[in-house]
This record gives sequence, structure tokens and C-alpha cells, in this order.
Amino acid sequence: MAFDDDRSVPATELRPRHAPKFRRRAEARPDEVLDAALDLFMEKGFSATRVEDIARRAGLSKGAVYLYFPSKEAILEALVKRAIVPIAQTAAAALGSFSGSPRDAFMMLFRLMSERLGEPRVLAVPKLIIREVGAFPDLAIMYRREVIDRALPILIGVVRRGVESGAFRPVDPELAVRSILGPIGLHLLMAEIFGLVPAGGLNLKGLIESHIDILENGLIQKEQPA
Amino acid sequence: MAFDDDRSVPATELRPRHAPKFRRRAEARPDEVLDAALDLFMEKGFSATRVEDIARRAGLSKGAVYLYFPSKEAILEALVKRAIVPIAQTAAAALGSFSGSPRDAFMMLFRLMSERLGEPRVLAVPKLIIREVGAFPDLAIMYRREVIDRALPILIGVVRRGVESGAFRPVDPELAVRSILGPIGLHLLMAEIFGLVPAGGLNLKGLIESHIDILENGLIQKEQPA
Amino acid sequence: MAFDDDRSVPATELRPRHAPKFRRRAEARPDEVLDAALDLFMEKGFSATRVEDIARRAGLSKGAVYLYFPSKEAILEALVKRAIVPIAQTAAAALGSFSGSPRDAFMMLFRLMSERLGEPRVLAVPKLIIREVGAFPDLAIMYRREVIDRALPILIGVVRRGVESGAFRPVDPELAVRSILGPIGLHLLMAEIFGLVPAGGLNLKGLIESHIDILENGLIQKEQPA
Amino acid sequence: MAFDDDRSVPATELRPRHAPKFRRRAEARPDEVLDAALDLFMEKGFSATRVEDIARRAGLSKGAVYLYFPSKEAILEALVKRAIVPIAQTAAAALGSFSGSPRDAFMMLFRLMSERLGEPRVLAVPKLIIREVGAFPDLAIMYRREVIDRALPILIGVVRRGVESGAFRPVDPELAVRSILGPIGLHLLMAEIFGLVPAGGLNLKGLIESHIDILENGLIQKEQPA
DNA sequence: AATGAATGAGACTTCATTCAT
DNA sequence: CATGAATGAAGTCTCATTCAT
Repeated sequence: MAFDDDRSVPATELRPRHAPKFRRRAEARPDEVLDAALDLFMEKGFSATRVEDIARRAGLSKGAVYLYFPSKEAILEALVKRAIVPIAQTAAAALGSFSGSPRDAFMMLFRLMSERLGEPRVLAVPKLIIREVGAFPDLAIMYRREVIDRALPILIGVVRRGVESGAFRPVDPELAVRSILGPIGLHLLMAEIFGLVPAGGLNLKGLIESHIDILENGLIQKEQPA
Repeated sequence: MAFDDDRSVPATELRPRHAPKFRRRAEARPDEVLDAALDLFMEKGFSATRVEDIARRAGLSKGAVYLYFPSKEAILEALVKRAIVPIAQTAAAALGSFSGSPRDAFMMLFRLMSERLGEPRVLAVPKLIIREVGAFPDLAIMYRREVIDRALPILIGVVRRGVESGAFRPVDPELAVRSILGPIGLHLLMAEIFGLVPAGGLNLKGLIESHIDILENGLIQKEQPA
Repeated sequence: MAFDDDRSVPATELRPRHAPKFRRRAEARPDEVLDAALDLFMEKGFSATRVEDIARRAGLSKGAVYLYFPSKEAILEALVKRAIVPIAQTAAAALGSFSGSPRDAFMMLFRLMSERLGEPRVLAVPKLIIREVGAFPDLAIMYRREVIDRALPILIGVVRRGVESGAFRPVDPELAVRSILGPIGLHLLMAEIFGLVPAGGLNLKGLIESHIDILENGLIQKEQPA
Repeated sequence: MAFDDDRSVPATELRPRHAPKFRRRAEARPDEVLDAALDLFMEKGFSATRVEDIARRAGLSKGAVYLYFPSKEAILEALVKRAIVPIAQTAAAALGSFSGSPRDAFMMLFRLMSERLGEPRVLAVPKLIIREVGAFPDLAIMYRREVIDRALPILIGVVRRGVESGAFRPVDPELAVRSILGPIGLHLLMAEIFGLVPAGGLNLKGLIESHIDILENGLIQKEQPA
């Protein structure tokens, strides 16, 4: 009649050394919920995901989810908030303190992006925001304020300094960043949404190399000196 | 327009003789439903949009929607199908039969895009697909097959011929199209999702000019002849 | 596509003498609706039958049904009313004026039943009442008043006179009629509902013969004179 | 009705300590739902019964019904399945192992029937099947397979052995069972559907006695020895 | 007389949230 | 802390009925 707590523990080692007695990885619970929710929101969208699905994937009960989050919508918000901090930090750390040439700054940025953007979880939050912006505009506002409004001025500043220093041709910095980053965005969009990967795999590195080449030399063949 | 005559009828005559209680047999009905649905799906997402909302915006009753579409999901499908035909035709017509230089081909494409992409309804369907791809992967598959798989090879072909003819530098055509189109995509995405428009408006034309400049001359300042 | 008024008319007489030119068998319409409704009510029940189904099977439009009947329920009532008249008449005519022996009266009744009860439409209305009595108790009351309360006393009277005349053994007439008619009811019920027909077909005639034998001689073997 | 106690609680104490808002974990819940559904299906038919009605009569909420049954139709199926087991068992137990004379076997069967068939819940399921067979033919098939196809051969076998042993006159066993059981069916049908009970009550026992008398001695007066 | 588009109440079903245990 | 039975609002879809044509 008693509750047989230990029935899944091997009999030879009833109490593993560092297993806390009656603690179940409690502190990690909210994060596990967020991980589960992120997966499901990406799979099926916010509305079509049931709280019970999230709970099951996080390995706890429906009711327990409500111990950590007051509502389903709060999970979505927490998801975005959680993602914001490291992204903003990474971007600021990477570029804010960079002291090399503007060209090298973008080289480094591209290298960073080609490393990180392959991981599904990194892209997931912005994709989620894109999906749900209609129903939850506050998410986009928050994300913009915390992430984009921090990172974009840094990039624009890099371009501006490049132009001022003569390293870049005289371009509009605000528009040029779109030319610099846009191809990567489109490449990912086509792959993620439409499954359109170039022959031979996602090849994000190849895309970046090709794009750098175009940024360096332009697409159009200039008249060559005889 | 003939049916709106009676809106100003005085209240003392609640049912004017010829005020139809129902509008009848309008062949445009399915299209009106689709228009209303497109607006609402973009505003709130597919799941969060109620059939009754669609009906009300289309000016008819909940039940009438089901005279034209067997289910809410069928509305979404019809929406995408309806958008596919003109897009594919436009793209094929614009580029497939173009006989000028590859550079001029893209000039024309950019001009076309800067004219059309400002209209919200044109972008709406691809945006909708991006949103709902998780829940309805078939939509993306259909869209890809009917639109992207037709338009993209044409663009890639233009680049390839440009490279072969010496008009373009030797680039990977498949990747270069991402460099060519990506900035426009990012520009729109930032504007639509995050409200991020450059100082002074969406300025799609300015972006395209800036981008063309970069495509022509590159971003990086080449060593200039003393 | 035109209205094929004459399709049941033999080809040799395309325009029967008194067929009005542009009259569509208008007077028969209500009956056609009732026929269609009876079929469908038996197939799927009253609730699950849509007015449009009835209309389609009767060969007219949904709206036209409402020209003849004010509501779906009224169709059901009319159905039962229509069936009542001939049944009561038949029963009264057959037995009321019968002047033979009680035994011959039942013989005649059985012969009549074995002829008529094979036709599906004859059984349909009582079966319908049995189905829908819960939702429409008035139907059963009406049917009882018009049919059963007329026919049953006649049958009971036949038995009573049989007992009084010494033709029948001294039985309770009210209960004996159940013994007389019940087997036929059960036989039909088992066949109609459960598809339980004796080896070799419905064999209503065989059942009646067997039943008459039992009524005449009993089931139990009496001690036989040595 | 025991749960209504708290309606008069003073407003200052809206939730008295021990008033359970929900009754919990009652294992009997599914059965309570089936009981409620059986009542209502008999009263109004399957289609006309709302799930909410069932829930209310079972003392729980609409949603809770769906914790136990995936659909309204599943309730109907479960209802029939639940009824099948005891019926088949009873019949098999009562007759299968009977070792007395065929005549006594039917005596026992009649006694059993007169005891059980007075209870409304016993008759309810077959009546329900009769009602809904049109819309749900599978129910009748299942019932036939599980109940009738088990019970009927036993009865036919009893008659056959009676004939072979000389206890019964030489009758067709398959048809004779209809003569044996039919009157009881008709008696119940007339009472249930048309409210036609003999003067002085349902009197199932009287009917059975009368019927046994007819089975023993026949209805017709045989020529008596002078 | 006849049509069938249109209506809208109402059904079944789902699921976010609560709370007794 | 944790569970999951229970609730009930809300959504999709159906269909009896109406009415302009």
C-alpha cells in the first residue's frame, strides 16, 4: 500500500551517491517546460499546441505546468524572454568590443552566424515570433526592443565607420546592412519553410563565401583592363 | 454596387420594398470569403480566426461560408491556390520571355518587385504560408511546387547565362540568387514583423537602388588608382 | 435535365388523354414527399434525415417541400395519418363482416397477413412509430386510437365468440390474441432488425402453417391412446 | 440530490470547507454515464439526446463525459456492449446446463422471463437497438452475434430434443421457437409502445400462464369424447 | 409553383484552467 | 510539490426554415 518510490532503481545500488533524496531536478523544471513548448509551438503553432502536450513532453503533469507559469501565453512570453538575453549578449560582445577593420568585423559576424544558425533552437524563437506576431504583437515589440534595437545600430555603426574610414564604398549604412544580412535570411527561410536547400545540403558556409565574394567584388563584371 | 442603394433609407420604413434581405447569387462570394479570410488569417493566425469572423467580414452569415467551402481548412487551401496562378504567370511572363541582358533582366525584376511588393495582399499569401507551415506542411509543398520551383530556375538561369556571357563575374548561380533577392526579403520582413522601417518610410525603391549599387560595385572599396 | 413528367408512362401512350399539358403531377406531390420521407426515416431515423434528402429523393427542391408541409415533423405525422386509413379499413372489412367460424376467421387473417406483411411499405409505418415513439408519443397514441383500438377488439371478439361457441377452448381472449399474433410479430422483428431469417428465406407462410398447427394441436404431445 | 446542500450557505463564506467542488475519481463514472444515456436514448432517441443532457443526468459536466467516452456514438456502443455480457451469460447458464425435460426447460425460461422482463432496464437495450438499427446497423450485428446467435440455437436445440424424445409433437424447431417466444414479445411491445396493457395491469405472469395453456393444449377445442 | 441561397440556433467536441487530493 | 478529474467557454459545423427571385 505504501508508495514504492524506488521500484525503478536497480537493486544493487538503491541510493546512488549524489542523488538528492527527495528532490527531483526541481530547478530545471521551468526550463524543461520552455524547451518542450518551443518544440511544439514550432511544430504546430501556439494555438494548436495543448498545454497537456507541453506537459507530457516536459515529463510532468498538466497541473504542474501551472505551478511554474500562470498561463499558456506566459509560456510563450517566457520563451522569448529567455532567448533574448544570450542573443543580445552575444551580439554586443562580439561586435561592440571589436577593434579590427569593418571588413573583418563582418567576417567574424558571418563566421559566428554560420556556426550558430545551423542549430535549430537558435532560430526557433525568431521564427516563432514571425509566426505569432499577428496574435501577439507584444512579442515582436519586446524582441525588437531587446534584440534588434541593440544589435542593428551596432551593425549600422560598423558600416558607417567603414564608409567613413574609406574601407567601404559610400553606401547608405542602414540599407547596406540589409544587403549584407539579407541573403543569409533568405537562404535560411527557403531551407526551413520550403525545404529548398541547394544541391548538396544547406551549405550555409558556401553561401556566405559566395556572398562575401559578391560584397567584395560586386556581381557585375567590370570592364577589365586589357 | 447596385445592391447598396438602400443604405440611406429612412428608419421609418424599416423594410423598404426592394431592400433584399439576402444578397443573392453573387458569383463573387467565394472570393469575398477568401479576401476576408486572408485579412484575418494574417491578423490573428489561422487557429485564432473564427469562421464567424470571416463570415462577418465577408458580409454573410456563418452558415453561408459553408455553402462555398466545406471546412475552415479548405478556405486556407483555396486561398493559397488562388494566389498561385497569377504569381506563377507573372514571373514566367516577366522573365521567361525576356531577351535583354541579364543585368537588365534583374533591373526589370527589381522594378516589378518594388511596384508589387508594396501591396499588402501580394505578400500576404507567402507570409501566411510561412506562419502556418508547421500545422499545414502541404501548403508549403504546394506553393513550392507551383511557384518557387517555377520561378527560381528561371532566375538561376538568368544568372547562369550572365556568368557564361561574361556579364556577371563567375559566381555560383544558385547561391547568387540568394544574394540578389535576400536583401529585399529581409527588408520586408523587418518592416512587416518588427515595424522596422528606415528613417523616412519603407523606401523599398531606395533599398533596391542601394542594393543594385552594391551588386554592381561591391561593398568593399577597391584600391583606387592613385 | 428537363422535367421528365412522363417517364413512367408507357412509350406507346406518351400523352395520356387527360394529362394536362404543363401540369407536373402536382396533386401527387405530397404523396411523393411522404414516400421519400418514409424510406429515409426508416433508413436513418427521423432526426438523422435531412429535409433536403427527402426533397431530393422526391425529385423536388428543399423549398418545395415546405409548400406542402409546414415542418419536418408534419411530414412524419402525415405519414402516419396516411397509413392509418387503409389499415383500419382493411381490418374492419376483413373481419368485421366475416360470418364464418372463428377458426376460419383466423385462417383468413393469417392468409391476409402472409400476403401483405411481406411488402416493406406496409410494415414501415408501425416500425417507424416504434422507433420514434420516444420523441413523438402522440404518433403512437394516434396510431393506437385509429388502428389498434379498432382492430384489436374485433380480434378479441372473434376469440370470445369462439370460446362461447365451444370452438375454442376456454381461454382469456385478451391474452390469447397475443398468442395468436405474437409469433408473426417476432418472426418479422427478427428478420427485419437482426437479419435472422430461417434457413431458406423469410418463409412467412411456413411460419404461419407451423403456428396454426401449434394453435390447433398444442406443442406438447398428449398421451396417445394406445 | 445530496449535492445541493450548500446552496443556502451565507455569501460571506462562499466555499464551505468540505463542500467538494468536484466529485473525484469515482470509478463508477462511466457506468453512471451509460445509465443516464440509456434513459435518455430510450426517452428521446439517440439523435435527439444531447451530450449535455447525458452529463447533467449523470451528475457531471459536459466535458467530463468526454473523459470517459471519445464520442457520443461511443456511448451508444458501450451501452450495448455492457448489456451483452450478462444477457449471454444468463441465457447460457439457465438453459445450457439444464437437465430436466424440454417442457420444464421452457417453464423455467418463462419464469425467468416473467421475473426479468418487467424491469425496464433489461428491455431497454434491445429496444434501443430496434430504434437505432437504421442509423447504426453495426449495433444490431454485434447484438445478434453476441446474444441472439448464442441464445437462439440453445432454444432451438431444446425444442429439437423435445421432438426427438417424443415430449413435443413433431414441429419445425426453428419456427416453433417463434410460436413459443413471440407472444411475450408482442405483449411487451404493445405495452411499451402503445400503452396497451390488459385490463388490470401488465400481467406478464397471466399472459405466460395463458400461453403455456395454449402450448399444452392448443387453442382449438378438439372433438371431445362424448 | 418552384428554387436554392441565406440564416442562425444549436449540436458535438476541445482544451485552458482550477482544485481536491 | 504534484496530479489529473472536472469544468465550461468557445469553436467548428449542420440543418430546419425562410424568402427574394
